[in-house]
Amino acid sequence: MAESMKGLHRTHRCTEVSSDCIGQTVTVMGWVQKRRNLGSLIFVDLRDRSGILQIVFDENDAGHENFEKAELLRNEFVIAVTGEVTRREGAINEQLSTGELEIRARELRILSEAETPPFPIERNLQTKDELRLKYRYLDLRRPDLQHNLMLRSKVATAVRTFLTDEGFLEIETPMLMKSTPEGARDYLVPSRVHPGSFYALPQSPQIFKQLLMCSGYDRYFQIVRCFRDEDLRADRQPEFTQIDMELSFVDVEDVIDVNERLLAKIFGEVGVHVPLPIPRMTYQEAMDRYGSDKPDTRFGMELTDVTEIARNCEFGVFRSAVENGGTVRGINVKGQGAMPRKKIDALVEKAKEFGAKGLAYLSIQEDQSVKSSFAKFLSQDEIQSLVSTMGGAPGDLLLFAADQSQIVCEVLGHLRLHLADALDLVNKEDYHFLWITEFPLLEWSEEQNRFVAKHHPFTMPMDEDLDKLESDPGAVRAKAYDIVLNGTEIGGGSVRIYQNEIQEKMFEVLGFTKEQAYERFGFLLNAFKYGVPPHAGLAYGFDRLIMLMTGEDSIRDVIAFPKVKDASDLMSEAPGTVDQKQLEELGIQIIRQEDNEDV
RNA sequence: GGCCCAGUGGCUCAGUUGGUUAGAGCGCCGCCCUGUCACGGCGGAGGUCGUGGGUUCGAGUCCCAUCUGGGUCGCCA
Repeated sequence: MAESMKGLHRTHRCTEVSSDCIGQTVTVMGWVQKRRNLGSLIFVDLRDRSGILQIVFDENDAGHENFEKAELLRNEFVIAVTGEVTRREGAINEQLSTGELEIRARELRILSEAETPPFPIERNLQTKDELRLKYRYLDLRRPDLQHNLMLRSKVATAVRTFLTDEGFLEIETPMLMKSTPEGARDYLVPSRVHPGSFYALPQSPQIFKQLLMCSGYDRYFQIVRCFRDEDLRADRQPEFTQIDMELSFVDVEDVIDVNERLLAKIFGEVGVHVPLPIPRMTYQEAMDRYGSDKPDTRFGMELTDVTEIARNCEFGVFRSAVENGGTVRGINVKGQGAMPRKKIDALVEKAKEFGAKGLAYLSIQEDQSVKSSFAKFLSQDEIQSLVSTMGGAPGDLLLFAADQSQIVCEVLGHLRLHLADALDLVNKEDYHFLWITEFPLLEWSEEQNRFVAKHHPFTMPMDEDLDKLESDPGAVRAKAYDIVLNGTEIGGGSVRIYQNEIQEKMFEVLGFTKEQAYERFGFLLNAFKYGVPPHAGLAYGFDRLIMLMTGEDSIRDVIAFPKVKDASDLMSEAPGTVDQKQLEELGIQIIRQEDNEDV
């Protein structure tokens, strides 16, 4: 029997009750975390989003009727309690911020009874994700998730405050827009009024924020939902949130400056000091040294180029890789020279998963001798120079990959991360920020047999490389930058093209005719004809940012209602089928795969 | 789409080379208990071992298929 809260008013959240309140009568409301019934004394841990507060029911204070009601209490009942704040008579509980206090209940109302939940509502839950997500509304009661979402809110507020103080305006952009099938797959929304036509949900507000610059809004930001119809990962959801911004009359330095101060401010919210300026590295350097465009610089094990030593050696794998225009690079796994053969074989398998044809190893024994899969093909001098180039010392394990440069870098980059994880080389307390600059403007797509934009088609080439846009497009670097934290890309952006001639040239390189370009982006190109300021911007993956700030391994733990691997929602069971009538209104006919197979 | 991991009472798990009636802790239910906070004591309920097929005298255990969830590669301008 649910009771009314009529006449009662919550005066405090649980942990807002402090020793200053001793002697006061307060009213608290929340969920029963735990009851301990000692017979004629009942303790209840009351929980709300602020934390836990102990209530004590004694028939002498509460009276017969309230005490009998207290005997009925079970986990997750929602109750209201009025009583006096007192210092505890028994031992204090060091683990609670309210551990020296309790409320001696005078009145109890059971606002809602509750069934026993399918899993315990507690911190550090071990329950399977499947169950947690089906009962997400219960999962969200847990202190871990409540902390994450409260921090998320706090950071969003800090972002708004900071950017507003810096002269940014928060402006909303449409959720229903035109599909621009460059890049990720769009989520499509059928139009009822225009049968056969579709809106797309935004992958980002890119074009709209550039238009806002054309319209003179100068500095824009938005904490905005974006959608991409691609497969999920631990750090990827089909709908996710960006902190999106765009600035006029700026170049790379201006964007970096305001964002470094923004990062320092928001990480201050979790007690992380961000030393400014944040280090920078070019894309090329990052690939060469770490085999990644988002290097984790919390540990070493950098890639070393040994192509020159490998060039003339008798080891066929090395030599032919070099002869075919590839490279040989290695990483030095410090202190792992004694790694058993079985584990090394497992690393070779890992390398193959990452795309290598194989992995050569050389371990340096304490007596300076070497054990190696390939040393027998090398002269003593070659071994020596290989070891010294790699900075090898007795007890080290050297791993080498030989192939086309890009494959070698990616394989060793992945292997480096795998080893850091396996050998526990990373200090979890560290926060290493890094700007990656001078990204390639384009990359060749084998699938489409054309260049595609690495960032997006509105990215400005570097001034130095402008003349190569037609002659050697693959070599053009862009005024594009990513901000990387501990090996995760948390944001990225670029200076935009604002000259129609360059933009048209860019579309040409991407293989669009002028007509196609205008069909897709005509409103942007037309806008540029009426006076466009130089502009640049950046967007953060807000979920990833909060994931890193809370130390979670998945963005699901910082999103209230996330989706699972196949992009469905286990709680609401979205997506679902719809009535035939709805489909008819939209002019949509479902053609099932199985009906089609024989055709 | 490929590969890897997991699925046994409400939760987390154990379950030997295939062999009696599938166990434990927590939770849940009942009774007792005035200072507990991992409360304590006594008693109790609760399982078609994800699903379907196969091998076998016999399957939680072996084989095949499939479902669900997770990780990862492809993909993610």
